[in-house]
Formats: sequence, structure tokens, C-alpha cells
Amino acid sequence: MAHDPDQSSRGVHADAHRHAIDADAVQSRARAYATSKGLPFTAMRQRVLALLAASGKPMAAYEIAEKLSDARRVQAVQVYRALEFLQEAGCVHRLASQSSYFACDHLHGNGETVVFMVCSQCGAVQEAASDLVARGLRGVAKTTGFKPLHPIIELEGECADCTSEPVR
Amino acid sequence: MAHDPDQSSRGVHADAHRHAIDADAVQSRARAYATSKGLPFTAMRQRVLALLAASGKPMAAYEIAEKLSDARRVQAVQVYRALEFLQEAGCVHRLASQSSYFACDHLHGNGETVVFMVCSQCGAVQEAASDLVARGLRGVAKTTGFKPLHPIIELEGECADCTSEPVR
DNA sequence: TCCGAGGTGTAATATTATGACATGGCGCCT
DNA sequence: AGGCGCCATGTCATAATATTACACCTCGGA
Ligand SMILES: [Zn+2]
Ligand SMILES: [Zn+2]
Ligand SMILES: [Zn+2]
Ligand SMILES: [Zn+2]
Repeated sequence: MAHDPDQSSRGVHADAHRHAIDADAVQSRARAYATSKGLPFTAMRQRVLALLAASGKPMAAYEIAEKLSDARRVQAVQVYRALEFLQEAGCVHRLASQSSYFACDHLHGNGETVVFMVCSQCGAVQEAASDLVARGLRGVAKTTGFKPLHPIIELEGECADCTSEPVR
Repeated sequence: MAHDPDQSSRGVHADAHRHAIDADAVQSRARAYATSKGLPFTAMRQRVLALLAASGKPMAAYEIAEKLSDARRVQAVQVYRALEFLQEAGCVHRLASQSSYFACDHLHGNGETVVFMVCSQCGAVQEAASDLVARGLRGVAKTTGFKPLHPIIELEGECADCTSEPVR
């Protein structure tokens, strides 16, 4: 079953095509994961997640480090460590095509096959699970005797907002 | 329709699970592309392509530069330039999940949707086109009003050879 | 109290990729 | 032949992304 496409959010103009994430929800999911693993949901982890959730768009690790730096300089390695935790918690994904990271407010069940749709105009990412894609992947794998473990599916293109409201 | 899986090569031990590419075929495709664009198929481009074809596995750009270096040092930037040409020619693909490059001996028609299956044991990559995956992607895109341009589909897992012949 | 697991802060380094610029070959026009 | 434009090359430099190493800290259990 796919996520709700959430098509209703078009028309919001807080910031050009910005689709910020429900920060509370994603944060509580991270906290739950931490608890379940007996690990702390530390300040650094919270700060990185909060920034990504507020941004609503993918950010590079060094960009995150930059934004989080105030009096103290936050080093990239600290960001990478937080990102690793958050990815394991399922709250953050990495875009392989851009080496960037974004917050996710979906709850991905076990073997769900998720497609990341990346807008080349505004940079926004939408996620959708597709059972058809999943079956297609299992199909090609079976044909070649390949045992699939983890798929990476990214679709570059143009989102609905940018199609209707050119370049900007 | 999928490519020939070439499963018969199991048991060959020239080099663990090596599936080298038909160098002549891929080279002539590159040459044809060059001609069609009025560009030269230069020595550097030939050397990079030949190395990738012979290797049969993905290589990092710096690894290629390393292998091609003899008396003269081949700089990474030269390799990237050659790779750019070869990717446009459709002879080489980039694996986003590993930032590595591999030769391809298939002829991908227009909008073919190709899945890269990457073995995490031996590193080999198999390609297969899937119409079902393509339809799935068009489906999720349509649902969200997204206009898909270029898909990146990589499947990490274990190839048939490595499944039958454990770890090694 | 001691110990160990995990987190932090910091420096250093590795890996991947691009920018800038002078040079050289090679067609093409005059 | 001479000049010109285009593209590739060689070389240096730098940007951008990611990991390793290590000393220190803190918390919680034996
Ligand atoms: Zn997600
Ligand atoms: Zn957009
Ligand atoms: Zn291919
Ligand atoms: Zn394998």
C-alpha cells in the first residue's frame, strides 16, 4: 500500500514549494527507536533531525554542519554520526544521486519499496511506496538468480508545483 | 526482455566471478557515437573504456587513473572527462550507491528502464530492463503529479554465483 | 568504586569531483 | 600557406564528500 500522496498541500505558499515535515512526529519516532535500542536521543541527533525536518528539503552534510554552527563549530564528522543514527532510525534518508540527506515522516513497514521523486527545479523530494515496482524488482532479480536485499530508487524529474509554476 | 544472465559461467575460476564485457562490441558502439557527434574517439577514451571492459566490475575514477598510469601519471580529471564522454555514449554507467563506473555492453533503447543489480559479495553488476518497474514508476509519478525524467534504480544484494559459493 | 559502552570534540586524512588555464592538434576558410 | 575555432590534453589547484584516530566524558551496572 502506498503512502498518502498528500496532494492537498499544493497551494501553500509559506516558502516556494516548501513541504516541511511534522517535526514532532518524526522526533518521537526517533526517540522511540533510541529507547528500543537502549541508546540516547542526544542533543546533536535532535538538532540535526530538527534542522532537516524544518528545511523540508535535502541538505548536504557540510551544509547541516554549517547551519548548526554557532559559537562552537559543528564538525562534519559529528553530523555524519548523527545522520547514521537517524538513518537507522528510519527518520532520515540519503539521496545517492546527490549525496544529500532529508527527513522522512513516513513509517516504512518491513520490506516496503519506496521511490524518491526528486524535483530538479526546486529540489523537493516526495516519497511513494510502490508495490508494482517492488514486484518488478523481484521479477528481474529472480530471472537472474539475484537475491535482492536493499533497493535504491530515485526518480529525477519535475514536481507538480514546478510544472505548473515554471522556473521561478 | 532481460539480458542473458550468463549463468553458465559458474565454475570458471579465472578470477572469482569475473564477467568481462565484449570489449570490441562496446568499443565500436563508442566509436559510432563519436562519429555521429563529430567527436574523436581519442586514446584516453579508448584506454578508460578498455580497462573497464576488461575489469568487468565497477571501478572508482581514481582507481582507473591509478591503473592507467605508467611513466606518465594519469590525473583523475582526465579520467572524469573520458567517463563523461563514455556515459553520454551509453557505454559506461555510474553506480550512484558507490560512486563507481562500469562498462555496459547492452544497447539501451530510448526510454528503457534499467535495473542495476550489485552484488555486495563480489561487486559484480548485472543489468536488466524491466517494463514492470517502468510502469510502477510511471504509476507513482502520475499519482503525485510528478513528471519523471531519469530513474536511478540500484538493487544491492547477492548474485547467483555468490549465493551458491558462499563468502569465499 | 571500578569498569565498559557509547557519545563528544578535535585533528587529520581519505575519497570523490570540478575549475582554471596554457598548450597542441586538426579541420576549415581565405 | 596562414589564421581561426573547436576540441582534447596536461597540469595545478581546489572544492565537496566521507572516514579514521584518539583523548576525554558520562552514565549505569557489577
Ligand atoms: Zn521515508
Ligand atoms: Zn519542484
Ligand atoms: Zn547498460
Ligand atoms: Zn557475487
